[in-house]
Amino acid sequence: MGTKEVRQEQVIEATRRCILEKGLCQLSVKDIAAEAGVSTGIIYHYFKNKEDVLLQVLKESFRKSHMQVMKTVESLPTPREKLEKHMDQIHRVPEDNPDFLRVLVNYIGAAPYHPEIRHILVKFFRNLRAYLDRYLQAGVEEGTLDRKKVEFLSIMVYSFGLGLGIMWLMDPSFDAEEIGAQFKDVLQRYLFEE
Amino acid sequence: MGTKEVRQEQVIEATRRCILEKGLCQLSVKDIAAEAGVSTGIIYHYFKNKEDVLLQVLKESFRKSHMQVMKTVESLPTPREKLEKHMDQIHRVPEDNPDFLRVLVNYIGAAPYHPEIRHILVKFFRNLRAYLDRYLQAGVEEGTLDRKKVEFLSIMVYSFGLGLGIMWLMDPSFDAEEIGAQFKDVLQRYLFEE
Amino acid sequence: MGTKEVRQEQVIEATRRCILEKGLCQLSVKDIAAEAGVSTGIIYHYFKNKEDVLLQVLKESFRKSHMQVMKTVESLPTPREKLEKHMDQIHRVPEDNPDFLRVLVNYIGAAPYHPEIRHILVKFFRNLRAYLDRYLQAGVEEGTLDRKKVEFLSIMVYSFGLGLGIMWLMDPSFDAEEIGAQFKDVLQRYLFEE
Amino acid sequence: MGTKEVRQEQVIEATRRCILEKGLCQLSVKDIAAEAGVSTGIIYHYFKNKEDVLLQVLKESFRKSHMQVMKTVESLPTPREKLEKHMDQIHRVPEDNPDFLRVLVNYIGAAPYHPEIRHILVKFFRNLRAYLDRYLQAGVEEGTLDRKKVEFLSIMVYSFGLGLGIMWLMDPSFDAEEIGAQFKDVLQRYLFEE
DNA sequence: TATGAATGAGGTTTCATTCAT
DNA sequence: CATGAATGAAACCTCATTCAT
Repeated sequence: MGTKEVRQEQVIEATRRCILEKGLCQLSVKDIAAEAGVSTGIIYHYFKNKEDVLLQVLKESFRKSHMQVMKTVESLPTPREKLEKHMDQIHRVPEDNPDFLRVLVNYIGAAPYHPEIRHILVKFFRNLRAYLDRYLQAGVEEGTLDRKKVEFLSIMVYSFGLGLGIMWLMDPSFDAEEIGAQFKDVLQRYLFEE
Repeated sequence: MGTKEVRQEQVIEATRRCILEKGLCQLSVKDIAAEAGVSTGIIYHYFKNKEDVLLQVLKESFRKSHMQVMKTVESLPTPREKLEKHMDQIHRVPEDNPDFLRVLVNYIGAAPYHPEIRHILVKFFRNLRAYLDRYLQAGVEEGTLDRKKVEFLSIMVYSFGLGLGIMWLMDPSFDAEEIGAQFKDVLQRYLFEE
Repeated sequence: MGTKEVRQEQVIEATRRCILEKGLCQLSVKDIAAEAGVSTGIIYHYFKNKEDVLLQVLKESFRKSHMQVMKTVESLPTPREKLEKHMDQIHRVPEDNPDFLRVLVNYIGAAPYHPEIRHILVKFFRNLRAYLDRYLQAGVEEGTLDRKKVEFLSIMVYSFGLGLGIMWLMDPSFDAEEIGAQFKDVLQRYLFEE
Repeated sequence: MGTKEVRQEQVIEATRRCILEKGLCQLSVKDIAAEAGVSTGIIYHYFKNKEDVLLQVLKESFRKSHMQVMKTVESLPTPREKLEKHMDQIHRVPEDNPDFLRVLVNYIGAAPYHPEIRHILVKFFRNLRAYLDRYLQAGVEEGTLDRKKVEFLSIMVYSFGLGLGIMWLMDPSFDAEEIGAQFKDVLQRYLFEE
């Protein structure tokens, strides 16, 4: 029963807090242990090594984030509504879940030098884009959308969302949601203009 | 030009190469010294400490990048051409200067925990956006552009450019320039549609 | 036979295998437990501590080896035959039981720093030499052998056997049995020459 | 001049003393540093890692030992004298240089699990045996010695010498030199008997 | 100016042993 | 009897920085 999972979750959560506080670079196993209120040894009982912990933190963050998006979006009836809501979700990340963004930026910085991290990041974004692509595809099949216009849309949406989040994180002198809304507007005009 | 500047440049360039190869996190002063072909001591002679070197690397990267953008854009005659060219420049970074992108991502990951780095990053983007804003402002004053539409345009352009670059860095399975071009098209329709 | 003896034997045998695989130095209690298919706790239930296990492994190895020698040698009728057979046994160890040799070498390396290990080793060799000395003594009393010549014979035989085994273990590029046979021949000429 | 060599020698010698005192297994880099009167860091300045230090200790021990044998033996005029002296040297190791023996036993215990150590050990013994073989070969060519009798002689001599040394180390209750002398006598009778 | 030897704190990881269950 | 979670000391190694030369 779950003791193992509980401890792992405890360590993962502590690690996430440490990353937020000190950054991925400065993170030590000792810090994690202290934050989790356990001995350093126990971390190696539940995880292969430090890198393993970091990977689990990323996976867990993505799992939660993915679920959050899906939960909110999937129940909507029409592709257009899904598309809109999906974009809203992205643009609201800075306000709704800035910590997720902070963690994400840490891992993006490390990704080029850690193939596993990069792999997880890539999978995450591809996964999410796949949802967008599905809605758009449905629109194309309905005849509401132009095949050519939607081809690169998901990557445009996610590139913009990621860039906006990072910009905001570094310099939160603007209202990310407002700008996101305008971007959504721009895209919608482009997609749905007669 | 004095020995001092030569040595500094030598160390800065070596550090940049080290960052590209191993990442900001894994960077040691010994690595830098070896890459630069000097002793570790010399580094402390010409720089206050390791962090100082890193800051200089970032500043130097930004200086060059800034110059590159300006050189290409500023000579154009009309605001609209400047705007277009500026966006092209941004979207061509992945292909023209992926190393700049790689270095940038390293610093973005570190920024939340190093106020000086963050400050330099923020200044860099604000600077560049200011150019965009100037062109757009000129367009508004000419009557070509709608004041409301251009309000957040520079941040949108840079957010998108940054996000696109990072996405491409992690997963270069798409043609960043092509997508950039489509984005430019979307924006232009939005700005200049009757 | 009780559970206790079964478990102890199980752990001892697992430890022996671990020593063969990783060496005495690199041996951890966790390794032993895993190899034996038990928990670490159980080891401390049946043995005082790690050192205790190691001592039992050595004793058990020696017990078996001793029995092996005795079984084969003691049934022979004459001292000379016993002597010959005993030496053959020694020289055949590399081929017949290289694992015993491997284990032995591990303990020899540790002996100078573990009085108990050394004590067991010393006792083992003294025991075996005592058998040899008995045959030789019988020969002296029969008048077949010269008292002076046999005085140091047992130690010579065992020194040579041990050295030969170790040499072979490190560099098995020769036929230990053949060389052993020649050594036996040399000694016999010495002992029995008119 | 030679600061580097001096320091290395200092560390190697300290390591040798530590091995004698605590054994190869129990040896820590901290111990070595303390014994050498330096910081731990410096050891990694002059050596790649702990294993590197250990290999150098072995090589250095062998270098000295080899030189010692050669110096004493090579000046003698006849092969027979060289052979005799060489064997005397071997049998006097316990008394003349027990520390060498102690160190050797440590490395023999570790050899099966460290290919580099084994390689050095094997080379050492092959080297020395080659000298013996040369004298013996000279004897064969002179007609003094029987080709068949000398074939395995060097390995017999070194096996015996090694075994005798180890036996003596574990249980110095006998006079190794005296027994060595008797062994030499046995061999000489065998080789030179009419 | 320039070197690189030297330090020692701090990083990750392992491990013998104990103990609640 | 049996488990394996938990501890914390100690192992190896790295590194930013200083300083004698």
